[in-house]
Amino acid sequence: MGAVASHVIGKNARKSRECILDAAASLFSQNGYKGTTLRDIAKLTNMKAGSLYYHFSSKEELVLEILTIGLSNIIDTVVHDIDALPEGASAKDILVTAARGHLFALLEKPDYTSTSIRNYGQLPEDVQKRGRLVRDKYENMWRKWLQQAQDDGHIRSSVNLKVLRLTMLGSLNRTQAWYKKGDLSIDDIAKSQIDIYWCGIGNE
Amino acid sequence: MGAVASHVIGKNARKSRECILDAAASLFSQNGYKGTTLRDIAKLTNMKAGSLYYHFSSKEELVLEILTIGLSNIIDTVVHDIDALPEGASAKDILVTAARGHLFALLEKPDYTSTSIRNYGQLPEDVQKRGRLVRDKYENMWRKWLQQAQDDGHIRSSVNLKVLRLTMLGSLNRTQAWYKKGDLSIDDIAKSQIDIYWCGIGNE
DNA sequence: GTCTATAAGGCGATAGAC
DNA sequence: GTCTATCGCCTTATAGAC
Repeated sequence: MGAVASHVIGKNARKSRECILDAAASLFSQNGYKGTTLRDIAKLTNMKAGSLYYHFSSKEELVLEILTIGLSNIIDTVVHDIDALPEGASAKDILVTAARGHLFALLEKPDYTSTSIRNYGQLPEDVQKRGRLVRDKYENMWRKWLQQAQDDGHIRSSVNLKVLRLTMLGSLNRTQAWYKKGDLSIDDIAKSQIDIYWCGIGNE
Repeated sequence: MGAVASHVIGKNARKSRECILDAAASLFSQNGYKGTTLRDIAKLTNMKAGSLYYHFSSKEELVLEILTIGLSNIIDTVVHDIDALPEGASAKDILVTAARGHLFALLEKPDYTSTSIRNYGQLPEDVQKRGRLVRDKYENMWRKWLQQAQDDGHIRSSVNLKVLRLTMLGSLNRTQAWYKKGDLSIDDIAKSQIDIYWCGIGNE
């Protein structure tokens, strides 16, 4: 009986794990997956490269976890914001909320998300594959919201929803490439982008 | 007198050079700068790695040339299209022409341009620096066109031109990530995107 | 949990034969 | 012009001391 779990993850382990993830996410987003070595990550964590293997079984597993966190972070934020809308929220409200939520999640914790956006091509094949499943789920949510908004008459019927979805998500995601703290606020950017998409830039 | 240039670049050399550039651009755009080895490039060119050094002095020089070709290609296309506009073309005509030209150049020779868009972060520092000079020149052209269009009353005065420029170029450039030949035509995508930006998606 | 030491292999680049 | 061969370095990952 006296048997007790021989290896419970200690508190230090959990802390180190998070520290490694943060450091890795930052470096991956800056220098790419292949451009970041385990030694770089270890150095930023004040560890030695070999020690990382106590927490992660490979570089691949490490980047996969970062990828998953980044995508989940966006999805959770957006879904939470939409759930918080009052009962009778219109399809337009949902869309605007989704765009704002996406942008906030993207720009407030940029390291995790930009790892997935910028490095897709150079990630190992099966990391790409597993990431794609989560991303598809998220894109389907947008498909639904846009369709609903068009069905409800909030979006002009002549707008091609596929191009719209890819164009909107494209420019939202690209914001990360030019956003600088202290310049335009996230809120201002969100407002301007939504205004551009909703009203157009034309004057006639 | 009888002296003749002892080393003129032969026709085979020029052909090999182009072949190497094409192969490298394709691989860089797919697997990133660091994710592509000289051995990969050589294999796709039916050469051996060492032979590349007859044509390029380093991997860095090779990617810099691809970067320059890609950016010049976009700029040349856009400038040429705008020059071809009739005398009295409006600021709006210029803008629409620029967007179309950008998209065509981007999607018709994607390997060279996506090398510069996708791999910026992992490129060697001074390659980034030299590329930035060309890119800034191009962004300034857009700044001018947008300002002119707003001054002429073609763009609503409340539109933030900085956000607009970065958002538009962002979604145009991102198109490369989802464009597939045989699906939507470049022309359809251009039309839809311009319509979305110009008229907005809203219905009221 | 983290260290040191090191294995096994891939990388960019060079030298010299052909 | 392209080849073969190889140098020196850096990479991921492992083994065993502490």
